[in-house]
Amino acid sequence: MVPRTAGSTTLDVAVLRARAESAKDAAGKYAEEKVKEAVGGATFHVRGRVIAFRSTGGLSFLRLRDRTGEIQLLAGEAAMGAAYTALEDIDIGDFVEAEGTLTSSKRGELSIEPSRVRILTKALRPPPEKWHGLQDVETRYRQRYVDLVANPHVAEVFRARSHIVRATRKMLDDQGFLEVETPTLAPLVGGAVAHPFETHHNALDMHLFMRIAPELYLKRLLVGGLERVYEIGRCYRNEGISTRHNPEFTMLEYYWAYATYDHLLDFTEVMLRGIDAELGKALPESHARWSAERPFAIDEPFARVPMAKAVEAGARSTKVPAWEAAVDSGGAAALIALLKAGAEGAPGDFGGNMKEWSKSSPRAKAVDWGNFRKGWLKSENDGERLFCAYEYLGEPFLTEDYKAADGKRSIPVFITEYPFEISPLARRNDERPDLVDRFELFIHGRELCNAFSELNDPDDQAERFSEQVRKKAAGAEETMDYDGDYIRALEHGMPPAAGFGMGVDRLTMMLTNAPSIRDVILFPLLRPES
RNA sequence: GGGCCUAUAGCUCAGUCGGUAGAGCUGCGGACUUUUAAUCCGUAGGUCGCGGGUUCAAGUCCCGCUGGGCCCA
Repeated sequence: MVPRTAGSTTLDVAVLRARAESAKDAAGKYAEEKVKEAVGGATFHVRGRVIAFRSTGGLSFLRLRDRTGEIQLLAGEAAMGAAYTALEDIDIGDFVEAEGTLTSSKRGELSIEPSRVRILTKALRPPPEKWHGLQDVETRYRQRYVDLVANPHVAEVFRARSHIVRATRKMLDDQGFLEVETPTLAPLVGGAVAHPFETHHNALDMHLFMRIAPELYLKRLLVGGLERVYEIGRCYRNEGISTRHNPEFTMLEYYWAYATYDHLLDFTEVMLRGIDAELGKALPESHARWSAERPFAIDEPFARVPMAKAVEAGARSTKVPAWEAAVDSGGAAALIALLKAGAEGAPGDFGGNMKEWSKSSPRAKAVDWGNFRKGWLKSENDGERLFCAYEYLGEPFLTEDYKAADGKRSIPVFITEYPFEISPLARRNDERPDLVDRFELFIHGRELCNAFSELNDPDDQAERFSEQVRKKAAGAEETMDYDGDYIRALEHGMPPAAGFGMGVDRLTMMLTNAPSIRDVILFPLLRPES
């Protein structure tokens, strides 16, 4: 190995560029004399990967990339002497160390004039095509290590993800929260409604589930007096894979004693804008591009819409005459009564009206009637029916119904006033016990957050667990288990509190305009290679 | 689980009507002292995803399977 020149130091590319900043002219070009004037002839070395190599014979140009930036090596036979021939061993993809001084090329590009270049690591496989990078989606996900090198914007998304997580922590830390870690292996399924992964612990001969949510452990900490806690961690759901679903994903949950869901409505707007602002500070150029391309606006106030109102508005938009009349006379409740009567008269087809209703308007035609019907027939009570009506008449149209002042971008929508039947962990509203103090946030039609004032009445909670167990016995696939220890914890007293959950992957998708969750997860789950 | 699309050199892609498998980049050999996707000359590189079928002849047409993508469940 060739020893380094004594006294030379290792520098990041960004540091070098900063040192030569004063030698840069208005057009961003450098002149050799100005560079020498600014930085002198000091020797240093840089380390990085060779990403381009052009040789004109006695002079070679190598582009070097480190984690902070890129810089050109201007390697001349005159300056390097016998060492020049060793450049022949360098391939694109190799990691090298170059030792030299700063200069400029004739075209005005800041460059390092090396006295020697040594290979630190050899790349044995060829890099992807240099014009188009690596395009094949499957190879990109399977060989992310190549994707990250070949497609710089991919690495930028993961830098953004890191800044988003950091900014999220900062928002909560600044409010006096404590970050904690709770079990991902648990003997019971709880905290959400989803199909779990199952596993087994040999020494304890114990059946275990991978957590689908951290909720019940975090609320135990409220009982323990940790009044503001959060966790950012992996959760696992054994369900389908799509552009919005990966079997393992990252969730933020926080629990805030003495806060209510009203408080969290406000804080959610503040937090999302704050995270976006931090991202803008950290990655200004990328952030400018991403925010310009966003189909939604987060700078304007978010809409706040009770679920019943969303159903009423959705029903009116279909222009189904019977629905409009029902909503006029008795709101969402009357609409549900109408649909119920129809469904009972002729199960599966809303009383034979479905075909006719679907012709009432373009909006009516766009309704997913088949699944609406299926969901409706599975609903056991009016709370579930309201939610079903919301899922098929309201939620799919939020993006077009709630627009920013420019009339183009959508605005985020909080749906509030959820039925208690579909919210087994949320606190009932004081005035209307059929509702819970809960909201979900939808940004450009995609669910991002779920939050509510927490149910802290052990008797009510025990009843709701029992109802979940009954549903499971009746054949429901996605239910919570009865968690006796959690009830015991509530019996010790949980302070009134509000809790909040958010998909970190989805937030990253939204802020970086990523079309698929696989674009924000470094190693998404794929079928094994054959 | 269903529908549509897709699979050709290490990478990015062509391949027409069924008639001997193509280009660029990369690689390898050579020229070149200011390149920026350098340029120029030469050269190598193929189980056309897998398995059947039709045909004198299949990368191409048909069937099945597998991987991947998009949409729906």
